[in-house]
Formats: sequence, C-alpha cells, structure tokens
Amino acid sequence: MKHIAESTVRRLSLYLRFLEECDARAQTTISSGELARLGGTTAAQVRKDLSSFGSFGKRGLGYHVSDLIRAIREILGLDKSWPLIIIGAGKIGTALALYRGFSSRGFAVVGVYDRDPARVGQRLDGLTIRSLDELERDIVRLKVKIAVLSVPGDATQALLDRVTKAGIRAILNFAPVPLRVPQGVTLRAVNMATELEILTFALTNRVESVTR
Amino acid sequence: MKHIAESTVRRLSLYLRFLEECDARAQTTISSGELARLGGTTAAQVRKDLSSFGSFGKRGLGYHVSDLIRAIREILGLDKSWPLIIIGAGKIGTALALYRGFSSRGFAVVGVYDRDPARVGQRLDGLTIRSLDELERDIVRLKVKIAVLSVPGDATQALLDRVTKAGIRAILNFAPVPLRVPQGVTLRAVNMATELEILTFALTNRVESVTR
DNA sequence: ATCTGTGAACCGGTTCACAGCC
DNA sequence: GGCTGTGAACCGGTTCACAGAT
Repeated sequence: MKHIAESTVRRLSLYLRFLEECDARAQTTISSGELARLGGTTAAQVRKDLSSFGSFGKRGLGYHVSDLIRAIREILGLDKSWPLIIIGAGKIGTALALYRGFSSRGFAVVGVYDRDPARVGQRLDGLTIRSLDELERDIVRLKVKIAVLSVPGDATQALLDRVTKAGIRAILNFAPVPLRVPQGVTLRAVNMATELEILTFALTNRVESVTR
Repeated sequence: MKHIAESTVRRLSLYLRFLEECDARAQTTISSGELARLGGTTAAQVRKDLSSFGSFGKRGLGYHVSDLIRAIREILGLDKSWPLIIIGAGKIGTALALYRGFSSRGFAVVGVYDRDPARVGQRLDGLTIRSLDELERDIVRLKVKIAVLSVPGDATQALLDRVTKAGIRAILNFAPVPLRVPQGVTLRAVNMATELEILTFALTNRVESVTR
C-alpha cells in the first residue's frame, strides 16, 4: 500500500463516527458531499481519502452507510478487539481507566499499573491497580500491543523501553517529554500544555484559524 | 504578520520546554542544531520557525538561552497569565482540574463547573465546583478568555454558544463531536478515540512512522 | 442527471544551500 | 571556522475538473 498521511487516518476516524450516527438514524446511503459537510471538509477530500483504500461507493448513488462503516472499521483495524494497558494511575491515568468511551470502540483496558505500593491493590471500576513488576508477564500473557503512558516525565523512557521489549507495539504518551522508540513501534504524544499554548498564541496574535 | 502554521507553533512550544531545561542546567547558549536534536527536527526547521518572528540568534554563536526563552514566551503569549475555566467535572474535567502542570506555564484554573447539583459545592483541590448558572457572570468578572469543555457531546455546542457569548475566545474541547464556533473564536479538539485509532491503523497496516 | 474515482494543478510546509555576520 | 537567516527548490497533501458508472 502506498503511504497514507496521518491527516487521512484522522479524518477516517471522524467519518466513522458520523457514519455510525447515520446508521443509528437508519440512513442507508450517504454522498461524499454530505459526509464532508458533517466532517468539516470537502467532498473531493472525502473521496480521495476513501479511494486510497479501494472503491466503496456507487457512481450516481453515493456510499452505502453500513458497508462503509464496515470498510473503515477494517481499514483502521477496529474489526479486532484491542487490549490495552495504562501505566501510571495518577490523575490522567485514572481518568482514562474510568472513561467508558474506549470499550465501545473495540478497546479494552486490561490493566492499570502504578509504582506506588500504596496505590497497588486499589480498585478502579472493575480493575485492580497492579504492580509494575507484573508488567512484562501481563503484556506477554494477554498479548497486549498498545500501552498508554501516563507517568512522570523522568520515568517515561525507562518504562517505554521495558514495555516495548515485552511486546508493546504502539504507545500513547501523555508526559511532556521527547521519547525514543525502537524500530517498528508507533508513538503518539498528547500534550495538554502545547494545546493550550496553541490557543494562547492564537489569542495573542489574533490568528483566526489554525491550519490543520 | 504573515500566516503561521500550526506545526510551527507546536514546535515553538516544544523548543520552549527544552530551553527551560537548558536554562535550569545553566546553559547560556544553544545552536539550532542542538535544539533540533532535542526536538527531533532539523536545524533548518528551527531557524525557519524562529525567523518567522524575528532574528534572535547571533551568527557564529547560536541563540542565547534565556533571551530565546523570553522571546518564545512572548510569541506564545505566555508572558501574561491566563485564567481558564473547566466546564464539566466528570472524569477528564476532574483530572485536568487536579493537574498541577498548568500553573507552571502561566495557566490558572479559576473555575470548575458542573450541571449536576450533587456535584456543585464539592471541593477539588483548592476549588469548589460551581453551578453552570454562574458561568457568564464569572467569565465577565474574571475576564476569562479560555475554556476547557469536558462535558457530554450532546451538551457541548450549547455550552460553547453560551461561553463565547460571555467573552470566551479560545476553547479546548474533549467531546468527540464537531462544533461550530463564531468568528474570532479559536477551537481545538482533543480526541482520545482518534488518537488510539491512529495507533491501531499503524498496527494493522504495519506503517512505521506517522507523518506529523 | 447524479455522484464517484482519479490524474493534474495547486499550494503551503519542509529542506537545501549559500550569503552574511561573529 | 562556526552558525544564523533566508530565498529557492522540493515534496506531499489538498483542491480541481472531468471521465466514467448508475
């Protein structure tokens, strides 16, 4: 497959959400124009995004909603279920562990870990916070490929190294530190401070839109 | 000023963090190459980013760390303090309210709001959760320009409309719904599901890197 | 007539390369 | 010699426009 831009994947994720809403309203068919309007983009963009992966529409008609849902799910890998672990049961880790939105999308939090012995053993919804000692064993046993890192910055790289050695292949990092990942591991970073600073930049410089 | 790309602003935010670390280590001078290495980009990119805003370096020498910190702070608007409010004291809102990282960067959480009467009055660190009835009055009184929206999707647009009418000019949204903002208001969205789906896409399609 | 799929044109962000200053 | 600042070249994502299918 040719290279796919991150922006395309991000939009596919968006389209999927809208399509699911259409499906819930029993809408059977949708045009690229309508999908574009919902997603705040253009009809050409929608068609281009989809055409990178195949021909899902019918000329003169549009796209069949539930077929397209199935197709995008498969493209994004959401036809499988993804066990994931959360490392660090601080503010953010806890919030994510308690957040229900994941399960509906095929993600299952199968473990929450913390280095603080006082925290280990506490319950978080249906899960018990576990010791970092169990990390490698659990990753192998449950075949976990995705880890969320919500630990203090100075502890992040060492934990990343440990979990990738154990088999983790994708990481969502919340610590505001740069990380090195081994070949074959995908890393994404969510940085609240940066998001806010993009806002203050816009406020300070009276920039209307921010290009995405 | 000519148009500035979001990617540039995001990198400035990164550079600032590294520069602060250098400053803490009493490093007085830094080259574009060193800054690039820290931020995972190229020297040319660093120079280009900075040159959009002025000439901050000395040829043959590099950039003076503390001067550059001051300059980037000013560019990002971080030389002022920004009061912000959090609307929705659910999982994410609570985590953000308790998160200490903001204050160090010039952000001050001055209000947390929830629609649930049982939640109103509860304390969150140094703050008391307030009723949505107080929203407009507080925004005006405290001259708040930034709001974090962490409420259920179906309530988000209505609250956005209310707070922008009251004077909010920048919004960080955590609900996975598309929003319309009035002219002159900057909106950013953080969407955890999409972040995870970019990861599953990479895992499913064995894509090594994701272009940013 | 309508709407998709896609090569071509366009546009803007990144990289290159070099002139200019320390 | 070392390093910045910046126009020019490059590259890749977006938009255009039209052929092709229903």
